[in-house]
Amino acid sequence: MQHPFTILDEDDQRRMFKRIWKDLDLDPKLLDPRKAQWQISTWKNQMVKPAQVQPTDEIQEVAKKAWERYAALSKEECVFDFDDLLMVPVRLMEEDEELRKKWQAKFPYVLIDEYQDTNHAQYRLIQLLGAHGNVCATGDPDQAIYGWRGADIENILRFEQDFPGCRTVLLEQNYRSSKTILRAAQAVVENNTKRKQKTIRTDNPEGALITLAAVEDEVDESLAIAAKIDRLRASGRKLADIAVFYRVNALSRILEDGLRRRGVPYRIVGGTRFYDRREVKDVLAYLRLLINPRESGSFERIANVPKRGVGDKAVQAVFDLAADEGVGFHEILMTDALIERVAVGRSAAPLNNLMRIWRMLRTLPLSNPAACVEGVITLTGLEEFYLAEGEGDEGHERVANIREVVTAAEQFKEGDPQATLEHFLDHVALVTAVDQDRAKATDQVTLMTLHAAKGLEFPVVFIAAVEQGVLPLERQGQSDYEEERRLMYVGITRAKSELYLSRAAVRMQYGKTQRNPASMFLEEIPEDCFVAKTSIRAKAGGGGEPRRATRDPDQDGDGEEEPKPRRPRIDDLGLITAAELRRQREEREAVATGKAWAEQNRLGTRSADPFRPDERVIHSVFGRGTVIGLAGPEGDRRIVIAFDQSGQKELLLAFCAGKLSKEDGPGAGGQSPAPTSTPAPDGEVPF
DNA sequence: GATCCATGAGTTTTT
DNA sequence: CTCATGGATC
Repeated sequence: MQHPFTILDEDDQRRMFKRIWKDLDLDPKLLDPRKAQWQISTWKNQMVKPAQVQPTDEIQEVAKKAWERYAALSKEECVFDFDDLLMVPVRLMEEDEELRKKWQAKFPYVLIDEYQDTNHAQYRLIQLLGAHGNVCATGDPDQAIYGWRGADIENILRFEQDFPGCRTVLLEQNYRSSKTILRAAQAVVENNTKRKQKTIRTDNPEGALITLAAVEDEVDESLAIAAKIDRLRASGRKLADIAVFYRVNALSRILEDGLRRRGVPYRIVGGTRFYDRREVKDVLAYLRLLINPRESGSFERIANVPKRGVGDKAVQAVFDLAADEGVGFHEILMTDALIERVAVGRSAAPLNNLMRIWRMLRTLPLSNPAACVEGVITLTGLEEFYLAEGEGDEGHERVANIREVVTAAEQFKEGDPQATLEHFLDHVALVTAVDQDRAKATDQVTLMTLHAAKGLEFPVVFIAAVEQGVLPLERQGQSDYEEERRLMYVGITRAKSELYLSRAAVRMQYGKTQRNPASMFLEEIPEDCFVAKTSIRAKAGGGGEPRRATRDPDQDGDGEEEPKPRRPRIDDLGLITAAELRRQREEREAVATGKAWAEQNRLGTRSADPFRPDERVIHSVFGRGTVIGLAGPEGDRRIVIAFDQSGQKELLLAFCAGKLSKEDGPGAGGQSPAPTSTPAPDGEVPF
């Protein structure tokens, strides 16, 4: 109980499960360790015990076995995963009356926000802590978006029974959004069948109409969003007032590309979190071992980082000896007699090396987190390792990131002078940086998933990829449309005054190009909520307005049945062949990048650059071409060339050495295909 | 033991 | 497309 524990994140868990599969000789094909991980997490959230699991098939039997092993290891190594942090206290309080009373007395009043997203373990916790009845919960069933991780919407619907005599206050007045935005949101969510009826109203003005941009592909979409944001900025809008939402993290990359090309500063909330980065986790693993030397996962992680010749064999030998002697790896490294038994043969020197480092690390002052981080970095030589290992900027970036951990530790200590290394580690495991202030301070656009957007608000909101398959998300044709609809609802209602929706007819997903029809949710928004002009192809396609879009020309017979009600009708882009599409896309991209690069050139060209814009060059692979521009930081410097034959390409300058040279004969300066294209007039910009 | 390459598998949302 | 794994080679 007094022994310090460390917190396992999903990645650490995966490591542990992999080891379990190895130790127990389980078949990953029969049951994928990750699937088991998910199943076990579900069980824990339902407050089930391993003993209560009645396996119905072989797979469940394996899962149960793995769980038992996982639980045993967790206990042995003093580690808790996220589910434990909830489940264990609940169980303790349920079983121990004294403990329960103590905590109930400690919290005479209980306030719960986002009640609709509580799962069963949280529900039980609330029943325990709120037994005195002084409970105030707020929530909105229409915003329940965590069903997939066990949140039970019934919890909030049952509140009046759970706390009889409670007073229910309906918060139907909205102070955030314009009438138009609320009307759209309400119209969408009303399509849910499992719903408690309520109507929100506002005294706010009608506000601006919603804009829907239907574009060709995801590149266009990102450029359109970036361009619109740029114009909003030009008209005086603060970037910190703007957010871009998307359904899946993978979409952030293309959106980032668009913003970067436009030079629009942004920050991403969530995604690969800082503390999830490999190099940061390496440092943290050392630190965690200082607090909890029993943790095998962290030992496994750092045994050979930086590379010191301790491979799988040596690690396994340490574990084996530890098991034989009934001790942890720590005792082995600290005891001469033990280390001598395992440090033999080829791994002798590396293991002795590790031992020396470990013994030095043990002397670090645990009361000073920053000194510990600093100590780990210098004593292990991690910086040199990353610099040598990474290509280009990668090494520097890694070093910068681990330096950032030192800073984080310092700041943490400033906030709480009593803080120890243990406190700091708890902090980094649990805290997610939702620092609104930072966006405000530096004026950046905020990018995040719809889930991360919950509870926030922005004057201007973009929702990208409002497409069937993405939002609502479909996996193997499966989807929970009601929850996806609530997600859409959450997204829409984050906007205070301006809302921009966009979709692409064609999107590259998982390396495959896919046609996505418009989202069914677009159909559900009343037509008069939208600005009329919505499609980049409206003028070509004839039907100016996508909501009354022309149908696929291949199917004639106008009087035929409308498609099934679930099928979206908005699709004015279904008439291009793949080849034509590709050609158009390249053309547009050339224009777009040309423009963006031309802008950067004014600031961007450096005296060190070997090539100038408009210069004629020859590339060993792509042939002759004209330089459009250069950009990017040192080490990641890129050059854009419009090749006569193979079109426009963006190349990493560092990789051009020996392949790219100036075209010598000045006589060849004939036709210069530099796309000094004029920017599209406003009317043709999708937003 | 490290490194490189080929192959295969799996792709949501988060504390 | 990206990541992880397995095998061959140094």
